[in-house]
Amino acid sequence: MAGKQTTPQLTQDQTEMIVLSVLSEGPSYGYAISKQIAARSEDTFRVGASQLYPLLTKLEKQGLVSTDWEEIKSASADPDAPGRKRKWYRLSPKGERRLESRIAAHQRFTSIMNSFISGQSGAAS
Amino acid sequence: MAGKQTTPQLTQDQTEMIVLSVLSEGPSYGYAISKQIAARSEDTFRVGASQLYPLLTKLEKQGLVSTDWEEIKSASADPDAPGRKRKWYRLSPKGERRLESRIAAHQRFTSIMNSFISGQSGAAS
DNA sequence: TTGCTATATATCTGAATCCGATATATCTTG
DNA sequence: CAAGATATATCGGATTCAGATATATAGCAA
Repeated sequence: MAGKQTTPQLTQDQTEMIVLSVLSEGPSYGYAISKQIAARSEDTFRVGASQLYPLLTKLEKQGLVSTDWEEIKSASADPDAPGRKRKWYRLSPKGERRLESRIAAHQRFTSIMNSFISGQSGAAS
Repeated sequence: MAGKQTTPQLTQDQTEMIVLSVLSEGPSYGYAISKQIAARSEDTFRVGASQLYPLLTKLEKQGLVSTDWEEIKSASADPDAPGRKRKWYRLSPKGERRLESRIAAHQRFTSIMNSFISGQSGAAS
């Protein structure tokens, strides 16, 4: 029953820009990034696990982020037990430059978009 | 061979908004709409035939546009010859409301997007 | 005339993408 | 202990993308 129809809300470039912008505020990890995007956009932007993890892997391969595994120790469990893992992503200098590039492109995009809808009621300046 | 490869792809909603906004300035037809979008965006937005015609058909089925066929008569050819056809699209009242709705959604979208990139250099107000 | 380009609508198709569902496993709370 | 939250990751059917293709007329220049 997988594969329901829903028009994509964000382009891949836009999703990448949002993820990079979240990471520009400090290191984070997949689950937190996804939750933060939903929360900060009041559920308007949703980047689920099936989009986010492949994207993060891609960013890592491109050298835009560096990664570290954290071992999450239970407060009450056996200290020798394996524990859950958390993969931290940190924006690299190359990632910062990519983010600035994406933002610049986004603003050109927005400017052109506004030129199409100028003259319509409520159009942005 | 085309040169540019960095075409920012548009979401379906964004493409629909642009097409409706072009039609809000007056009736037009497929080929002209495609050319106008490319020209007015300086080739940043490209809506080719394979995306545009299915979209226009969808808009027609949804009652957002009404259509009329025009027979283009050759200036020098036989007046009884079949001639080329041109399908005009005109924004309906329902289409106007859809456009306003799309613009409102776009502005909410832009506002949220800007909130993610605020703090970055060159971020919009 | 012939050829080339532009105009004009429309569909085909391989690749990429979307996103709910699934898989696996640990942690926390009632 | 059961249930839900946390956490990473992939699967797979449906959808979408964009170039290529198909069809046909108009106009211009060699």
